[in-house]
Amino acid sequence: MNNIVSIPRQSLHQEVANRLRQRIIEGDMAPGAKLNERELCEVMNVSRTPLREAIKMLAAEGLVELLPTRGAVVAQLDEQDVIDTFEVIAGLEGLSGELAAQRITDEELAEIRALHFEMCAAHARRDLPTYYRLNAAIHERINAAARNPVLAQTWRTVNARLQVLRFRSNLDGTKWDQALQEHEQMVDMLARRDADGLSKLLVRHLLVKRDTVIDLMRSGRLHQPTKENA
Amino acid sequence: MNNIVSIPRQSLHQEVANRLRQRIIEGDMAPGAKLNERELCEVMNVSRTPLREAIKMLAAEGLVELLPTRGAVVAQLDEQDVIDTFEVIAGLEGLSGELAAQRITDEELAEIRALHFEMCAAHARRDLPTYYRLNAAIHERINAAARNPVLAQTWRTVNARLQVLRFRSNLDGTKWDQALQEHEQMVDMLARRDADGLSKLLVRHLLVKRDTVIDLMRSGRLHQPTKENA
DNA sequence: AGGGCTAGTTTTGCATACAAAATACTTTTG
DNA sequence: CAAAAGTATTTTGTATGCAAAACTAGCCCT
Repeated sequence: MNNIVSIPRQSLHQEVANRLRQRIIEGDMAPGAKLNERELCEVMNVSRTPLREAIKMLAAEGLVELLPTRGAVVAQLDEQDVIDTFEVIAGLEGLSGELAAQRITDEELAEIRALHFEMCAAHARRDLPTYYRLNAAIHERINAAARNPVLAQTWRTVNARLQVLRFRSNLDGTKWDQALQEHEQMVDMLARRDADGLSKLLVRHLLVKRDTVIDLMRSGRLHQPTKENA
Repeated sequence: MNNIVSIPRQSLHQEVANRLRQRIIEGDMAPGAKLNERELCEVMNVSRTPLREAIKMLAAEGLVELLPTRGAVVAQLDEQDVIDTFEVIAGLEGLSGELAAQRITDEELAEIRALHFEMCAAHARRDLPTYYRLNAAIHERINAAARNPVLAQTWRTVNARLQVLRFRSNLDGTKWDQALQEHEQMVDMLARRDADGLSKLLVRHLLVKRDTVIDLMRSGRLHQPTKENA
């Protein structure tokens, strides 16, 4: 029985953390950028206390790095970090797929299938934003079907670190076609409840993505400088 | 080239977070226990600001839970949480083993082998504390051999949540013998660089451990009450 | 002109102050 | 006597204050 006017108005530090996290993930604050407390306080209209608490949370999530007595900066991933992080994400998604294949209901499967078709439509229209939105939605559904909130949370946290790379807008035609094909296989394996197959497919999918991103980094098309404060 | 007098004297909130984390993991603060700020301030001799920042970090790590306007409590895992967490840990350790088998050097392997023999000695002497210390050391070595700091960090964070269960002191003879045997197999597979085999073995090992812990919880031998604030 | 030193400014880290919410306590009333 | 209501106390959440460390910039000196 919830309060009637249940606008829980979560604590300020939580709200600030959410907004900061959003800004970092969306690329609104570039990797390596300094988080100036006074400045952010003015923008968000809060005092330094909740802001600093929020920054500490983001640091624990690995989204920002704390430099002692020198403030915080948006986490900067060098090539090795990206490789490592993708490796972990691949493992987590593989597990997620494995569990989802075992536990998914027909209704959930139907919904994922529907989203998949919408994604095909977006692909046909070359509508990249919609495609990515649907892609993320499908991944969320798979995570949900895995029935493991701890796994889902861990995935989200680690995944957030990769999103600061903003490698989305780079996707050429061939790769796109191939990705779509792999997604079709995913739905297939989910339908057949092929846990092992789906797991392996997801891992392979992620490792390919990793290599693509690494190539982008190497070619410098990923405004991602090498770590300067080694 | 580091500073000569490099006693970095990390910031207070970091120090406080470490001490709190330690206390929680060691069972010094029971799951569900309230973190009274005034009280902890007195004990640690710091003001509320760094203390609260530390608590926020632990919350992001999943070690404490924040109740809006009602403070923080040590994270309380119900049965499902334990199942879920073990599932994730199993996945992470499986991956760690897989990578370690591919990347371990002969020197690292030799060291692990040595630790394993020490562990056998501890087992023969029924020296449980030493056994667990060596067990943890071996796991750390495997993590190190996997050459993936992101994986290692993720593992540590998720693993910390399980340690609050303090299920260590419960280990009967049969289970102990079996565990030792499995450890021998692990060293074997590492030596043969059998990535897949080691991965599967570690996962199986963890899932058995999970079932043991769940049994302990059910039988109430694991001072772990069911979540009262559902 | 360039490098290093020093004064001034900014920024961070920690402590404290104050308000609002929650908890505990007391008193009152049915 | 119990339940409810009102009051006091504690505790949390946020803002602000103050000191130390880090940056900036100007100056002096070679």
